[in-house]
Amino acid sequence: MIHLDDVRVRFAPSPTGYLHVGGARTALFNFLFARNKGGRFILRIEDTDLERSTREHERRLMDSLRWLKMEWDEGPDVGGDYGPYRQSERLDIYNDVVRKLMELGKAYEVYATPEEIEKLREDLIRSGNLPRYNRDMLTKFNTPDRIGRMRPAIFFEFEDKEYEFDDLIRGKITFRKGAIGDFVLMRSNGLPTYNFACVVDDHFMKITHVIRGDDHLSNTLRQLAIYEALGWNPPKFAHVSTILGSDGKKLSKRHNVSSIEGYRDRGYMPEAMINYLVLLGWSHPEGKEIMDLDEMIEKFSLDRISANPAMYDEGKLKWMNGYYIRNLDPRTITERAKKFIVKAGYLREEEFDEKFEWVVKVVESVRNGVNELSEIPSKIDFYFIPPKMVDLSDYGEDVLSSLRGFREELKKVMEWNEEGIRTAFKEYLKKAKVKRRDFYMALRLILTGRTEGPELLTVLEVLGKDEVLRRMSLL
RNA sequence: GCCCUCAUCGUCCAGCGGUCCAGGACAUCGGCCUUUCACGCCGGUGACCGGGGUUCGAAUCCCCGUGAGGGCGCCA
Repeated sequence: MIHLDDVRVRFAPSPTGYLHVGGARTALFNFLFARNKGGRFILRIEDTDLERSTREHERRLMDSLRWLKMEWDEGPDVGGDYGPYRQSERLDIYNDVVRKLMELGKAYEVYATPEEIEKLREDLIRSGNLPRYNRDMLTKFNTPDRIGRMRPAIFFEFEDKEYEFDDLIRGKITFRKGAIGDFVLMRSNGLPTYNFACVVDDHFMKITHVIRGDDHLSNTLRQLAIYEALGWNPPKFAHVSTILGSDGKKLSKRHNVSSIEGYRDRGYMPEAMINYLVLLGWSHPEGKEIMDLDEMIEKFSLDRISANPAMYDEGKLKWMNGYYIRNLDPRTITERAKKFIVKAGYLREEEFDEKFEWVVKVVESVRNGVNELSEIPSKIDFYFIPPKMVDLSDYGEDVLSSLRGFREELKKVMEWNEEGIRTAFKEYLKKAKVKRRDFYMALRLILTGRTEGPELLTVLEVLGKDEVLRRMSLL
């Protein structure tokens, strides 16, 4: 049962590439708003750019959205009462509306090629005019030899006056008279333009709130004029600021940090991703920074979205990812690290599954120094591969002999667990006359081949008694 | 050129007329913890773009300037 005042929002990407962080944040704000209000979150595919739209992109877009845990209630794959949800499948609807607009005298055919319009535009600019079209200059192209022989573009007759609306984030926006001229509704290839399709779809899909990037702020003028011409009530608008790259320019593919898939592949936690993204422009009422989806949903509101453009700070994202890596359940982290470990060749997939409980310990022992899962293999390699050459020349014979003695002590440890190993250390070090620092470091070197790593006790425990003794046998 | 928007620490945010010599987070610097690297903890440095108003009182409201972003496509 759908009530008239139920909130309905949509995320409407064009399937011309992967989901980038800007799009993901827009989707997130829509999603959170819908869930907070108990409304519906709709996915609409804006594939009217035939050149660049592909099903493959569409699929990847959906994968990314789902990976971030944003499930939609209506969309091309799940259906819904207001479909189809792909613009390329809604052509009849656009044509109907265009016909209506033409009957109202608010749209007209233009038999000109895109090149001719382009030239018209250049001429206007060259002669010192603003590039604004009107019916008179456009219908000159409608010569008898063209009518019926070529497919016309349909232009909208823009009623030149002041338009205004109340933006939920920015307040009252006023577009002064004289800002634009007539513009295209339907291209000569039979497909609608963005501004037209957007209005038609939002109307018929009963969208109540349009939350989108502020690169669409100026477009709102055109859309408002179309709503008015049709006698339709426009939805409420909320324009979110652009995300900027570290150079202060709009974040784009050129910044090559923007793909959600890329982050997933490098071992980012979706929890960290949305947590970072939600903070880019929105703030928790109590100033909390770390929060899960449920909390975001509970606390989300449009009036806490900031109007200023936000610079994308990958460093903070990385920190936050590290935070989640060391605070999420170790088994979850291990499961997610699987592909990286298998790919590095330390374990085959079946081995990983068989030794899962052990691998959890391996991963847990290194995770607090990790910010991306992809860093894990290089940190855990010593568990699988014994150090090739160990240079102990910095340590004297006293250290080496005490290590040999310790090796014999370890052989006697029956319970190979933290407690047992700790006791062995304590007992042995009580009487051994070595600098502990040297003793520990030399042992670490023998066992791992490195000077840094997890706590030594953990290394011993996880490596296992046999392997520890084997590595120490080199002494 | 025209139109729209934005403007608090290096970065993201808080602040919605007095409680602000401006608060939090990341980064940075110092210290502590520690057998290493990290993690963690404690502390420091660090900002209201400029100028006019309004007001008893402005980071907060208004105007101008400046800077930045976006739009002006038969892209979205």
